[in-house]
Amino acid sequence: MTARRASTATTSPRPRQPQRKARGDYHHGNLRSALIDAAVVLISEHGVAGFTLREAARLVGVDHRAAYRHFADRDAVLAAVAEQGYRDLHRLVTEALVDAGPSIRTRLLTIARVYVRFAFAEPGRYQVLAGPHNYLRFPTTDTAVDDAFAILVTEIERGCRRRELVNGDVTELAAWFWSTMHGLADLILSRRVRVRRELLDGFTDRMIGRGLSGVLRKAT
Amino acid sequence: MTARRASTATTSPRPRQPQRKARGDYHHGNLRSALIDAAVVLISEHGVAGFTLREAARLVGVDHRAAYRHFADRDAVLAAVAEQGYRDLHRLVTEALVDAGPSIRTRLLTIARVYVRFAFAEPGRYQVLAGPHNYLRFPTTDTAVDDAFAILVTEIERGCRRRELVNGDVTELAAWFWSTMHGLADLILSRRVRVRRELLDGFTDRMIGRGLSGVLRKAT
DNA sequence: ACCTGAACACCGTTCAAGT
DNA sequence: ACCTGAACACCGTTCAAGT
Repeated sequence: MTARRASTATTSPRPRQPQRKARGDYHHGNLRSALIDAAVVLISEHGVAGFTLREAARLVGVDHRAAYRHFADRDAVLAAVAEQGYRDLHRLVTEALVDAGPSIRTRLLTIARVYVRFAFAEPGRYQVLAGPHNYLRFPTTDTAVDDAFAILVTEIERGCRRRELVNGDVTELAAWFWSTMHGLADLILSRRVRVRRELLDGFTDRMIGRGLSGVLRKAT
Repeated sequence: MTARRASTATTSPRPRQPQRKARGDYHHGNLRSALIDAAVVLISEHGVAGFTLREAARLVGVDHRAAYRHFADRDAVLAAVAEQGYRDLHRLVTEALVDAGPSIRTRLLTIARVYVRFAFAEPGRYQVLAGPHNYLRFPTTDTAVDDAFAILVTEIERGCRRRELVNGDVTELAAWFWSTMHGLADLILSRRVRVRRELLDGFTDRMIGRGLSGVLRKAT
């Protein structure tokens, strides 16, 4: 599903078997990312609860015990999936903002579109990101969450400076916007609301736009 | 934790042991609700992922196999927890609305307060309610969800009729409000935002109020 | 009707050992 | 360094049997 490139290139051609390892192929950090990829696939198919260390190892073609070389336990794999997801989200948002223009309304809607599209396109990974965990046990994941959140804070600050947003605590406003995006994405993912892919951006604009009007100084 | 009354009263006094059954005590539907209660306790303590049929049965003092008399499988227990939760939420909201006055702003804020308080007070049950499941497999749970949602639809309709709300599809507006409540509750529960209990209602008002201003016709 | 002993195929995790 | 066989204590679920 998700094509992920390991730092060390594999010289032998890929066999078309479900990723059997060729012969000690997963040294040098390959196994770690292969397991993460396998986890993402399994979670997409069976949900977080249906994800199993043993099956991930099987998918990669390795004894399940090998996973413990790279992860302390099952939760550590999930934390790694979350971390990778937050970083991807960070990158996607950053890229989208380049062409988003100066208006804070447009910029926040752009972020929301990317966020909701991500949830729609990769429900498995989103489920992990948005899960009930906090990642204090996993500092690098925690940092990735903070980094992603920092984008929102930066944008909200911009909006306040440009006097496009109402007054208010910046962090709280950022949290508020995050919660509206997250609420919407969750609603769609749990099928409590059904939207076709082609209508997704429009729907996002409409839903997020409603709340946004409440924090904009004047209608845009 | 949650005191739940079974339809058939137990005549013998409760032993203070962790709910051992007295002697064929869980006939006539007692076991079912005892298992639901046990599930709620376990989920509060260990999260949904940590909830186990076998441990719930152990807590009730019954062989784990007995659970299958009342539930098709583990998911059915979770669906029952969700159903009970949605019904409690329904009742709490309905009660709170009695004294909420006519203004749609106040009424929606009242609903949000109850919702967020529920999530804060019973994270275990909320986690099940808000989980990634849709309950099509469990018709009675599905109905409970619809019933809870219907309250929102009714209120939004009221608001539109009284011309306090902007024009828009009523169901979509109701979904929108649900998503803002849900997003906020989730944010608090996952500790991405920390609020003390005494400040919870005020925080809810502030957060929900922001978005709400976007759908009200004029400031209240 | 309601409950259970024994069993099956699975888990996550650990130990002690192989290259 | 990286990988694995064997084992442990757990799961969810089923069968066949008890009252």
